[in-house]
Amino acid sequence: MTLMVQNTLSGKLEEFVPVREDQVGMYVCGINTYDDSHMGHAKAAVTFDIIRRHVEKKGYNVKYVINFTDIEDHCIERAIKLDWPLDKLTDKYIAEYHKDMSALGVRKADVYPVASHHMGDIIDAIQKLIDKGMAYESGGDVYFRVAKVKNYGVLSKQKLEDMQAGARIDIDEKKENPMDFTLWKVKKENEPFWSSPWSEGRPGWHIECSVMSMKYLGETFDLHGGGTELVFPHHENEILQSEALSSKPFVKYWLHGGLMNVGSEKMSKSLNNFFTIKDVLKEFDPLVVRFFLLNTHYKKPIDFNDTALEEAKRSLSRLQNTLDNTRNALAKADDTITDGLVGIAEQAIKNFDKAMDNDFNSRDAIASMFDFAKEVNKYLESTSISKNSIEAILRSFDEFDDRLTIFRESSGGLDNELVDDLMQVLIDIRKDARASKNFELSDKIRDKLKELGITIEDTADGVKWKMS
RNA sequence: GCCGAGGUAACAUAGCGGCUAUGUGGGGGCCUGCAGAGCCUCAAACGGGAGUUCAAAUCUCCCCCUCGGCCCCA
Repeated sequence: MTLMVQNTLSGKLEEFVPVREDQVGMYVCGINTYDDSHMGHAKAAVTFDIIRRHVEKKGYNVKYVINFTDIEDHCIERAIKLDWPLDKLTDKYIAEYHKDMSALGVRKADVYPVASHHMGDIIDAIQKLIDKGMAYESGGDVYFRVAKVKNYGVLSKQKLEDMQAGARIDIDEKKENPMDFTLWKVKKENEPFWSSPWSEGRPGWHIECSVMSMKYLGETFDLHGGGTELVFPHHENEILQSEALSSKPFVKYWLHGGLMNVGSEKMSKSLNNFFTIKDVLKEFDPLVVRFFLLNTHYKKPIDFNDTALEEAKRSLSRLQNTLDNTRNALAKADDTITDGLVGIAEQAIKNFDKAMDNDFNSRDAIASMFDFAKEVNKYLESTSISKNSIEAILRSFDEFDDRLTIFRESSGGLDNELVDDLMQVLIDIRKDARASKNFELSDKIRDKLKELGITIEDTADGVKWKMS
């Protein structure tokens, strides 16, 4: 099965063929480190996490890089406002980012380069662009000379002339062309700064990504991701700078994820309509949040609201129930029987992979899991259960979980012996009550426990309980 | 204005030439003392209009609407 990816650069679904055999390079634009991450950041992190996992599953050795931008306007403003040194602020929010993503079950990247730690590389790159005639110094600023490139608009499919016509571009005396973008800018008063051959100042927004991605992944690498709002100008400019520096193609496949909306507006700091990951995780299980994010193809926007999360919770519990019921069936499974579920379980993994091969269609992969769950549920109602089959089903669920991380380990309680023993006492009392048809008492026990978040279920295999 | 992504049953999402999809919700049935879980089953769809085709939700054209980008932003 071949992996197909929707490449923003070509606008087409293309077969994924890595640049190099030994390694796939993947770079995703991370956050500005001045505040807690919100659900939009969570969407990006989770989607590229599962993309990375699937590429690895295809047998590639992935080197995954996510950057931190710690020198842009928001960071500086916030640091000045709090009267903190810049690195105190950015260290704090880098740590918070890692906490949030870890809570969300996002696997770590291999490298997290920080812009301010690469100032020497950035300055060298700018100097090289000036030497090549691709950039010029003007009043302490340095600008990229857009007129020198032929492929302006390769990514965003825009023409230079059209851009200038409708855009709100300040006429800047310092620029040769209004579309020229900043590589280095002179400091303003009170701002943190770095010394450079041109002035005391700091880099423009785009150059850090070019420098850091090429430093860790080489001048040409495979996958570059981010949200759609970054296509222009950020990613467009990254391409221009990088290719001007290396004279080689920069990135083979560009992947852009849809945004998180609230109502019909995108979630963003500037619109002040964001929900932080921390706040959402107070209300919802991280596994539910992941399921919610993955239940839509990553290119599409997702509307954030409680109703949708609640529905995700109910949907996911259907799969979780099947998994729990399968685990419970292991005890009564017969190891002398062999039957057909092994093949169905193996096919389920293939169906899952097939969906993921189609531009990482996690939504379709999830649908395939529901199909599988239905087969399993039917099987679990049959009179004789094969141990082979149960183990095969559990292997399939393990595989799904490796790829998506959406299942709970076990349905049980707190891993606390005292609680287990107390529950057993209650269950025994209730059992006696039911035996003597004292349903009033048995239902009271069940209802009261329910209020405490403990669910009692009478099943054919005995009484089961779980924390909800 | 210019570029990009969309409009699928009550809702949320897949599909993107022939097989009517997945979940939530709703109706009916089975199982159960009742719940829960599960099974069976029913209702319900492709923004509008032309065209291509034996066949279109899927292709082409036109129109309408939504969101995103063109200052910062995953």
